[in-house]
Amino acid sequence: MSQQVPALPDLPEATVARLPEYLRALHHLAESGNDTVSSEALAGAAGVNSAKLRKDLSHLGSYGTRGVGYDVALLIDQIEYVLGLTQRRAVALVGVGNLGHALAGYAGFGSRGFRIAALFDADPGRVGEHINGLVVRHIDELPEIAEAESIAIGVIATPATAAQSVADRLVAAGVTSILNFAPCVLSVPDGVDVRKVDLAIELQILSFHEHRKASLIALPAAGGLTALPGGLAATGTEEAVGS
Amino acid sequence: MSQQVPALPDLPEATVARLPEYLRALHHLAESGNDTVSSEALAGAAGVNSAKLRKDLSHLGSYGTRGVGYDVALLIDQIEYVLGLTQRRAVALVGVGNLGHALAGYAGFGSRGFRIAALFDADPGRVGEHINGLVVRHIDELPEIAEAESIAIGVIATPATAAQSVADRLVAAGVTSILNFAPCVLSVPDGVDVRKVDLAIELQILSFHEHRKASLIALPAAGGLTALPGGLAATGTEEAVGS
DNA sequence: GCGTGTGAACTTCTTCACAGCC
DNA sequence: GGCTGTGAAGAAGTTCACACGC
Repeated sequence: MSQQVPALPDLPEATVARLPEYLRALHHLAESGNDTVSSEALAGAAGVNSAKLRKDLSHLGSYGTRGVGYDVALLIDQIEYVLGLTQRRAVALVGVGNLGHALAGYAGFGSRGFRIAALFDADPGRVGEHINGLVVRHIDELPEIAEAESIAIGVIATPATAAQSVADRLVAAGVTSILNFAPCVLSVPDGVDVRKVDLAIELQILSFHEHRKASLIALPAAGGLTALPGGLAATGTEEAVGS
Repeated sequence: MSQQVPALPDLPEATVARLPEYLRALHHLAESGNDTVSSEALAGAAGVNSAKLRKDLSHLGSYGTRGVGYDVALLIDQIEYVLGLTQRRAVALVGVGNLGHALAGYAGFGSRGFRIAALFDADPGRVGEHINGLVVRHIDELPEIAEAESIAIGVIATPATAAQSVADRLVAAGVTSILNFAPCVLSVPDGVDVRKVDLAIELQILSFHEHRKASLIALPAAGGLTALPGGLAATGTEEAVGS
């Protein structure tokens, strides 16, 4: 038998990743007093092109009005619904070092659909500390608190060496989504989602582009491919940037 | 100018984004005393599948040895070269609030190819503060210091309201790559690269998947779609409806 | 034998361009 | 006239599967 209508349209991942950006832009528009917005304008505010935006929204089945645009308030409701932001989700933050402290104090979580429900650390010296109105608890208390607070999302802000073990404990405590700030790969069971944020990786990607820009500027003549380590030289197929 | 920089292979963006992950895994392997590694093993350590890894590395023109694998040390050199990590790049960090403090203290920058060369803030109350051996300077001093330190990469950790103006000033000071932690879209001239990290967006993407998982488990009978905000119910692609 | 390197098939994402509706 | 919604074309990325060199 064919399945009943799914409660959620199953959106392309690329679309899901952009919806939060649209949402932010829409809130901004709403605060500025706009009732409707065209795909062109919203796309501009979200930093994408308008065809992409329209296609993304069409996946929600969202109804704009031809000749007019989208109803801002309605679109906000729809996107918040799809993203599951109609409830304020409880988040556990593990690791209150440098970065963890900053995250615990980050107002953006609170204003955008989340509530940091508990802070954990393994270091007894940190347990008991108050941050932003919350007490840091020992990681051993995770199971009971996760249960009590219905925590389904965990944020890992520990050193890389501890991250896998923390992930295991989060999963054991019923967490099914993890945001990982530790620079390492986590392995988790099927059904658990992991997203990763690695600051050094972001910089390294930028570094590549810096390197690339520098090499394009410095090199119009395709002669001198000598100085590089093994084998790279053969690959350059640039038709150069004219100048 | 006279530095003879060879043309870089122009890698697919998706490949560029994974190279740092491979690099981290390789360093880890090297520390554990491995001289060579197979695509299977390295892929596992980096959390990707081996075909993808081999294709990525093939874009570098990198030579593994058939029947053996890749030389760990050589591969590290090649990736670091391509990413432009053979020099330690100077980075300017603007905004030393909550998050900025944490970033300024983050050891991962130092150990992975970067040097925080200067800290800036617009708040006179913060100027002069010492963080991790650096003095916070007023943002007005950016041009001279960027010049003196050859800063080409800027990190924005200010509130969203200040981010665009900071970006403009960074660009004016010669910065050509920006890592933006502020939740807003930046507009910059062509030739300047921007990458964005938005913590709330990451959580919202996870929230979508939570919502989706929940809806699949408690899969409602087709009637139960009445409660959602305007119009979503009607959108399920018609053919899938088995009613 | 083993494991890399790679064409070819396939999937996903983006962009185009225009029909359809206000 | 203006703007959305969408098929169709195109580009980018992933996976397959196997030839080739060690």
